[in-house]
Amino acid sequence: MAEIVTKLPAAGSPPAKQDQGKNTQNHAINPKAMAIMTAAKELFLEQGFGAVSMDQVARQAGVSKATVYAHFVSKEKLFAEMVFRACIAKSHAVLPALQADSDIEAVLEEIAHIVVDHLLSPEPLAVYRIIMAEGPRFPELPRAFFGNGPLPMIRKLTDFFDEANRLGLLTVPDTRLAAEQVIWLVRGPLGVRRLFTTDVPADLPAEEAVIKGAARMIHATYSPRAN
Amino acid sequence: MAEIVTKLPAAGSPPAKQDQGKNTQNHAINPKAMAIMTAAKELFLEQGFGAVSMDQVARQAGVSKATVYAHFVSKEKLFAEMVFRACIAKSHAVLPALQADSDIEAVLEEIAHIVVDHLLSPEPLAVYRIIMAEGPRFPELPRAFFGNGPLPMIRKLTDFFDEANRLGLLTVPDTRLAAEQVIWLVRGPLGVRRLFTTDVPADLPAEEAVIKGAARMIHATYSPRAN
DNA sequence: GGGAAACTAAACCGTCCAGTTCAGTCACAC
DNA sequence: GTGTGACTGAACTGGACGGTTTAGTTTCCC
Repeated sequence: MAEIVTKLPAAGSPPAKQDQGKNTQNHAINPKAMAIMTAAKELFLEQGFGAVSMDQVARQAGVSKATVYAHFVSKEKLFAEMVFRACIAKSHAVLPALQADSDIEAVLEEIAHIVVDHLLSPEPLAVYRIIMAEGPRFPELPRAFFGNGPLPMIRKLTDFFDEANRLGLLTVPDTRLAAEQVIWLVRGPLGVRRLFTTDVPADLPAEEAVIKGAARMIHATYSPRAN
Repeated sequence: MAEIVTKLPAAGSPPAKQDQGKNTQNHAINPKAMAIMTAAKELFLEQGFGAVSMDQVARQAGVSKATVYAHFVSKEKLFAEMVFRACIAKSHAVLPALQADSDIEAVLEEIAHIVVDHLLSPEPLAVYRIIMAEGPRFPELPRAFFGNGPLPMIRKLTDFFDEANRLGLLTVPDTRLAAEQVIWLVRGPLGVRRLFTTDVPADLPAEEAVIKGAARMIHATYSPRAN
C-alpha cells in the first residue's frame, strides 16, 4: 500500500497546492517538512505507528495539521519515509585496517566494540524494533532496513575476514558466516537488555565480558594454528 | 496499566454477572473463555494489538462480544493474559545428558538443533515479535517473556556447561556466557530471516552451516586442550 | 504596495472501535 | 414447569482519529 522512496533528492521546492508532486519528494530542505520529519521520527520510533496520531505529529512539529498534509500524502507515507530515512542515516562504520603483524585478538576486540556502538545505539535499536513491529503492515521496510543497516556492516566484516585470511592472521573458511557470528556474539546478549524496555534482571554477563568473550571465541576458532 | 496474571488457576467457574472476579481468573476450563483465548491468540499474534478489534475476536471465537466482556475485563487484559499464557506454554526443552566419553562436538551440534527448534519455531517467534512491538505499551510482558522463554533455556545450557566442566569435556570459565553464546550463534543468523516477514535476500549462510559453525566454535573455544 | 504562496487554526466529515445495554433464547437444576 | 444464569444479537454511546476544507494571517519577492 505504501511505496517507499528509494532515492533521496537532496534539495526541494516548497509544496505546490494542487500538483501531485508533494508525495515522495523534496522534504530535504524545507524547514517545516524537516520539523515534521523530526517530530514523526521521535514519536513513531518511541511509540510505534498505531499509537501516534497525526495531531500529535503536527503539535510536536509546531505546525498545523494542514501543513503536515501539504507535505506528506498520508500517515503511512510519512511513516514509511521516516523509517526509510532512519535506515540510511546510520553513519557508516570504519573498521581498523589490518597489517601482517597486527595483534589480531586486540583488533577483534576493537571490532566488537565498533559493532556494539553501531548496532546497539538507541536509534538503530528503535528502528530495529519498529521494523519488527510494523513489518507485516509495511513489507518493504525490512528489506530497506537490512540493506542499509546490517548488510553493510556484514560486508565490511566479511571483507575484514577475507583480508585476515590473506594476511595469514586467521583461517576463516566461511567469511560471511564469521561476520554474522561476530555480530551476533555481541549483538545478542547485549541487545536483549536494550530491546526489552523493562530491564531484564537475572544477572546478565557484563558488557565487557561479552565483548572480550566474542573476540576470544572468534580468535580461538579461526586462529591459523587452531585449524 | 494492565497488570498480568502471574499464576494460572487450573480450573474455573463460569463468569458471575456482577462480582469483580472475572478479571484475571478462571478461564482455563470454560469452553467459551477458551475459544476466546484461542481466537485472541491467533489474531493478536498474527496482526498485533492495534490491528485487531474485539469484534473480530468475538466473531472468530464464535461468541458474542458481550460474552467476551463477560470473561475479560478489557482488550488490554485479554491481550496481556494471552501473551502471558503464550509465554509459559512453551514446551520445555530436554538437553542430552553428558557422559565422560561423550562426543562433545556432536552433542553441541545436537544442542544447537534443539535451540533452533525451541526458539525459532513459529509461535515463540510470533510471541517474541509481539513483545518487542508492544513492549512500550505493556512493560510487564518482557519480563514474563524472558523469565518463561529464554531464561529456562539459558539455565539448562548453563547447567550443561557446568556438567561438561565437571566431566572434563570442556573448560568453560563463564558458563552463563557460554550459554548465551551458543544460543545467539544460531538464533541470530537464523532468526533474522524468520523475524523479517519479507524474505531478506543477500545469500544468507545455509541453516546447517550456521548450526555446525556454532558447535565448532563453542568446541574450539572451550575445548580443554585449547585453554 | 501588491500579489502569490505557505501557513495557521479550527471546524468538520466519515469511519472505526471499545465498551454497554437490553430484550430475548437456551439449558439445566430442583 | 419454573427459576436461574450463561449466552446471543443487535443496537447504541462516546470518543478518537485520518483526512479535508475554509477563512484568514504571515512572509517574501517584485
